[in-house]
Amino acid sequence: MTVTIKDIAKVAGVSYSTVSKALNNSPLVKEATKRKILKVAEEMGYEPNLAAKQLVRKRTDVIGLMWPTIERIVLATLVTNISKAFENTSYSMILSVDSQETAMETFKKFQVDGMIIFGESNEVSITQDPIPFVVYGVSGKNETSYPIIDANHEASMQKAVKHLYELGHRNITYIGQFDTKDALQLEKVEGYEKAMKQFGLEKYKQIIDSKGLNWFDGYTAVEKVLQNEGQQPTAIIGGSYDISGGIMRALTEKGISIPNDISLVSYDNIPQMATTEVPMTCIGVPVDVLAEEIVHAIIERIESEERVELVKKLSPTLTARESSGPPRIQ
Amino acid sequence: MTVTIKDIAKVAGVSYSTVSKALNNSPLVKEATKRKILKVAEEMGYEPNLAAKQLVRKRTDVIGLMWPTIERIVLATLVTNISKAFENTSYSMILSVDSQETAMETFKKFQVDGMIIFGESNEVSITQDPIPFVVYGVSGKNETSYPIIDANHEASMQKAVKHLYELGHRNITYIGQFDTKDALQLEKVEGYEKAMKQFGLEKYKQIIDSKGLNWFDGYTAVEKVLQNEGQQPTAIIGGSYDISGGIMRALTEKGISIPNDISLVSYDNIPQMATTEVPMTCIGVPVDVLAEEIVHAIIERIESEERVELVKKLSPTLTARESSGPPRIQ
DNA sequence: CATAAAAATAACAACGTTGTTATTTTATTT
DNA sequence: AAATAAAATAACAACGTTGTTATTTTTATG
Repeated sequence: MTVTIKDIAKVAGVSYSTVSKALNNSPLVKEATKRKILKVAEEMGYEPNLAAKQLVRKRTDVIGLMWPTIERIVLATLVTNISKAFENTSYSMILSVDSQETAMETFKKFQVDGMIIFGESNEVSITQDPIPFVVYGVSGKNETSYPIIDANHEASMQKAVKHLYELGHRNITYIGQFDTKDALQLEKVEGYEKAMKQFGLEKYKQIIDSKGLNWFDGYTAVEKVLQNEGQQPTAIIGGSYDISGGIMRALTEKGISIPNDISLVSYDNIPQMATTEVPMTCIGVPVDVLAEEIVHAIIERIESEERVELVKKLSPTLTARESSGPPRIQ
Repeated sequence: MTVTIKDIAKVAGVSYSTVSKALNNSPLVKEATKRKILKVAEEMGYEPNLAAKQLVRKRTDVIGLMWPTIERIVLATLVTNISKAFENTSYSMILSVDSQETAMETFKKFQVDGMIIFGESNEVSITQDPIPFVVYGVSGKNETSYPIIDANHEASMQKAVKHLYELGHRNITYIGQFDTKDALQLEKVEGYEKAMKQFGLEKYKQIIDSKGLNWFDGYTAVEKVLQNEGQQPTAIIGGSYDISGGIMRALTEKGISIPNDISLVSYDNIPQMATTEVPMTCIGVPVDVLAEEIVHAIIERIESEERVELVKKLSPTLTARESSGPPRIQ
């Protein structure tokens, strides 16, 4: 049989309500009795019953994370980080890999206190719902009814271009996906364009569509760059971790040295960037920071009554590594 | 306020215990009243309270899945399929991406009825535990104390070699990872070796270490194959979906036609195999079957008292597609 | 048409907590 | 040392279900 507070009460010689208070460290019970009860509980291997607690407290201290696209390494890393970030809180996290509707049902059933939704391309279709939630995604132009954590892709690209510009680069090419509905990707391209304009580099602007976000997409895109007669870039910005990995590989295979011949800067700020063939300079909100912010946001949304800033744009960080350097003197 | 069975009872003009029975479709309540109650419940938007139910029933109808490595596409597909498989059962599934210990804690807290553990390389360290579980992994030589679902990698390789042999191939090379503790991978290599021996092809045996399971690992391994003077294979077996994708790409880039110059068969039987550049012949337990078996196994483990077969070896299926065909006549 | 049997419904005690109220014990004051 | 205030503990009603037992209603039987 499992041990309940009543069992503890019997052994400790107190009432079970006192046990409850002691276990919750209530100031209403004397230190000495607290210690005694805690000791007994420990000895008996007491494990609180979540269901019973939940039944009276009307909350679970659990957050549900909806994760429809399960295959991208960067998102996987983010999920892992979010999970880790919850460890320092009183909440735990469960995951659903189902569709938004099915996931919603599961979370409703579990009566999670809040939800984290990965926005990506698909619009969030939950307007008025009892469960508080936050979205990780793009804030866009039009206002929202729900809170959004925005990694600020535009500012990232701006920083990337700035970094390269200050190193002396002018011929900066962007490789990324843009034949997509994924607002995240589109913002990156726009950010690049704006930044190039800002630094007066419009005539050097070159955007290569990788037609995807994977390793191979970056790998093949390099061909397109090299085929372009005349305007060869001295620096490339890759639109995602995987894309940049492919770019790096392709360049290396062709005997093009990074960063001596071409500098490479990647979007996505994850630890894995440090362990690429050539350690990669990258921009983006560091994934652990991003995770912290998301966790913070949902908890605040749950616990605080105020509904102030709906959109939280985070500041990206540039982490300089070996893949970027000054251009060769021509 | 949320509606409870007492609210429904009041509106329907019956006692709440009758409502409970009606909602559980008990034969103890008249069809007519059942219908009436169900209608009222529907109208009032009743949602059962899992915590209350759990408190009295002592079970959650929830299974926890431990998923330590979230980055491999094949495992991701498997998880998605398992999740789908649960939809036809009375159970739902939650996921944890934490370490085995942390995940265990979460699952204990939730009082899941059972757990699914992805064995992979790491030994399962839960010997005597109150929560029933099954492991997806390799059964190995020594017996276990816990039930294992084994996809039977050896038999897969055997089938792959047989398929190619019967098409007329002799020179069959295996590309996969084997400098690893991952028992799954090692079994594949052993399976290949045994099969080659069985068909008298020992002198053609060639094993290339991909040093990894990813796209790029397969891609680069092709170089090693082609560098080998003399013994050029007419067929290649790739050790995983990603590896084979890389192999396919590398071959195509070098102008080597699949399957005219070289046939390619891949391990891993997932739907994505049909949509590679050249649709891929593959072997392995189809991922939906595998998911079904895993789900079946854990449910049986929970619901049935008998403890019969601990190890369940599944039969792999060969799905022939365009990437394999008879060798060119020399 | 009374009566027993069967069917349908109602009543109520669990389940393991929390939080509020009531009671007892201890400390403080006169 | 009695009266009172404060501190500590005990008692008990929730929370929303299920399942068992008790009661009422309906149906079958002689």
